[in-house]
Amino acid sequence: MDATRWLDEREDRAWRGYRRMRRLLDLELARELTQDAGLSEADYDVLSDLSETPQGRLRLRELADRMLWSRSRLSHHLTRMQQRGLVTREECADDARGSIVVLTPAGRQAIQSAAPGHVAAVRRHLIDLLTPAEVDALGALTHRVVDHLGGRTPHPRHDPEA
Amino acid sequence: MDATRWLDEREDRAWRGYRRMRRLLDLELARELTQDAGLSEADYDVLSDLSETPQGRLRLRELADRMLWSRSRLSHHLTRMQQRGLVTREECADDARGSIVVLTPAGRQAIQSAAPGHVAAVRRHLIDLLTPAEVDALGALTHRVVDHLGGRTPHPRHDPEA
DNA sequence: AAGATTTCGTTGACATGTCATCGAACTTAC
DNA sequence: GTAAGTTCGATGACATGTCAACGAAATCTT
Repeated sequence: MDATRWLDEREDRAWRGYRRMRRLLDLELARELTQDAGLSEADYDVLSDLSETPQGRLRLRELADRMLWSRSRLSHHLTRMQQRGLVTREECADDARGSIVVLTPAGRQAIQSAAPGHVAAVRRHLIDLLTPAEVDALGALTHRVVDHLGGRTPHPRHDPEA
Repeated sequence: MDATRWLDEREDRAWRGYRRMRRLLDLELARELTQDAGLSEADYDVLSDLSETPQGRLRLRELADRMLWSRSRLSHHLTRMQQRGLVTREECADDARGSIVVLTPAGRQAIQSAAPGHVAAVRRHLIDLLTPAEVDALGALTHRVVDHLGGRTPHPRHDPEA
């Protein structure tokens, strides 16, 4: 009904800048990661989330939720990573349907050697370019947007209305 | 050599928030766009860039550069969009190798009816959640990162070292 | 405890993106 | 002019992501 509220100049600048940064940063980080560590960003994220758990083990469902991936996507990707020896699957004791994704020694090795370079790249191309105030603003703003989109960070689990 | 400078708590919060926002915002905007207008984000971006030119025409190369897409990707995508009647290709007069991407009436219709809803979604899920200061900060910060990554906005063209 | 419903993970078909390669046409240097 | 090198866009093979469906197992309902 109402006339569309188009983006004004500042809003447009922020929106275009965001999308452009998004694309360029992605390309660059992926490029360095592949070159330096032979991993894709997807690989890195899987290994990273796994390695943040004490045992390097997670239910497939749990890992998919944390990554905001579909189970299907994760299952396909794990099959490929498994063939490269980075992870394995184990049966779940509590739930016979389930499978547990396990970091192999090679997988742990891979993430450990990739991490320093990747963090350095994130600093070089993003974090170190920002003032402390901008870092805080980015943290605040992104989390607000995530909350608005219903992003319960780790486990949605039950209690959808609390 | 040096010990890795890991991200401190604030930096980590910003980085994780950014990536999470990125993913959730993408999913939501794509979902609404598909539902309301039958377009993917890729479709929308192609149509949007084309419609911003006076004639709704662009050299394939030029369009690929603006979008930060490879010519290959764009060529594949245009083939699909062409089959749906959203764009056509014409021969280029100046350069017999070239092809010119042209918005069809159906394509113009599609972007015109999709745009208000899409802008509203961008506002609802991002822009309107930010304070004016945050909008400006996001604009400033993203453009700084883009510049750092060598993102000459429209045409890289010659003069790589100036 | 049986039946209905939901969840888990896998699978196959298909959509999309990347990469290497190609022929044609443009540009440059002689 | 022409040979060498570059750019343009298309293409096919392949990697990756999405979607719908499935069987098996868990959970809920009565």
